[in-house]
Amino acid sequence: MLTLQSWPRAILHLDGNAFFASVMQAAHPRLKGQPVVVGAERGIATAISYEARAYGIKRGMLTHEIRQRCPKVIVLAGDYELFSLYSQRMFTVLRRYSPLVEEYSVDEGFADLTGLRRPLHASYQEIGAKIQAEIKQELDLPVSVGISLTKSLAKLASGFVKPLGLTLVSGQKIEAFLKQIAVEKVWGIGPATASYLKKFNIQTALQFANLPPSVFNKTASLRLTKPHLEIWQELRGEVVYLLNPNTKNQYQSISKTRTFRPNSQDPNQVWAELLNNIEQAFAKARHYGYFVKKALIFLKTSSFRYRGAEIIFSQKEEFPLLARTILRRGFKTIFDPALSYRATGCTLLELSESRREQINLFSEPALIPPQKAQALYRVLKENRKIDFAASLFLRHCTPPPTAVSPRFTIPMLEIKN
DNA sequence: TCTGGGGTCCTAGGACCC
DNA sequence: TCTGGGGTCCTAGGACCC
Repeated sequence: MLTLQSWPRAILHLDGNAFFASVMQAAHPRLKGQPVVVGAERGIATAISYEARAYGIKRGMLTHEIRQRCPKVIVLAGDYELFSLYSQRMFTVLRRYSPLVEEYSVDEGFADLTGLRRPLHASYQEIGAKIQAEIKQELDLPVSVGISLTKSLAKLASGFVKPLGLTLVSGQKIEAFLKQIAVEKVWGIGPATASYLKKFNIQTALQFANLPPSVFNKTASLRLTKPHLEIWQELRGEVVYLLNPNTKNQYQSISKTRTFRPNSQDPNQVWAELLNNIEQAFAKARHYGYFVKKALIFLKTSSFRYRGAEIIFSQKEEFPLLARTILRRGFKTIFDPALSYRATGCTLLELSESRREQINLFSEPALIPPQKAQALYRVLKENRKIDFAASLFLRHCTPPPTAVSPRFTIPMLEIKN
């Protein structure tokens, strides 16, 4: 009789070490061995080469501060097309070894190696080493590799030795391994949960994994939720997170925010900033073929407080131009002239690939016929001055006074810092 | 941790209904 | 100013990730 047996999985996690900085060094040999920081385009460090880390440079540090610490540092703007190209090549190497690969982000991914030792004539450790060596030889990129029974364990393993680490955590070694890991290093446990767990004297990943199942009951004294339970299972070697082989091209939301300096109290300037973000967010939505039903606009004050409004369009929108009146009204309800602002933002929600929906008898008459708006945006796009030109245009575009208001809800979040 | 930008998912609790 | 029980849906806000 045939019996189904569940084999322990062998999941590999691959992590590009200091990925953006390493790619720049690989693509530009003169940068080899130099302290390199990527992030000039935003004025903050987004990736730091190991040479630069030696000077104590950390993520998020401002570039002028970095230059003070290390005058010979080379600060570069990110070349995102290049990063994407190297990322693809890195995953190409991974796919030589496994048909089941997840591209988790540009610089890290998972591969399921279960059952591949025999066809590949190698141990899991050897497969990991080969992948690492090929990426080093062919792309000149350092990567760390972790192999274990679940995604969570593999990710912890790849982070254990950096750069160029290779760590295999077998079932028997899980305890000894987790004993060395601080609980906040676990994937999915952030600062809030870590400090909460510390109140109960849970410091290490092992202590967390050794909690009895009863702590996940609703009535337990610890308040832990579903994500915590899943992490707990994963750390104990029980697969919860499956590999997702689909390359991502769908979004739940699209957002665009920007911080400007100095802060501003000028409603026109803040509105122009917000409108710019709205235009860019919609441009991205159009690029992916989405129509937008809901938008969240928000302002961030100089004291890091948020105030936002949710705007539900009477019909799915493709062009913010058509909803300008209501967006403007939303802005007016959240803008307080007594405050000064440091950033604005816009998040588009309820995205769909089709415009079809129920006809609303009371929907707002279109300000501009969609065909005309399309033509306008096409021209603006060709001129590559979409933001500026659209703002100019909008400023002179007056809505009809009889327009029926779509549903509009105000104020919503007052997020504490 | 004196704080940039783009995302995802989960939950508590209110609204509403029977 | 008194009062059940339970279900579903939605939203604000928290937490986390790269």
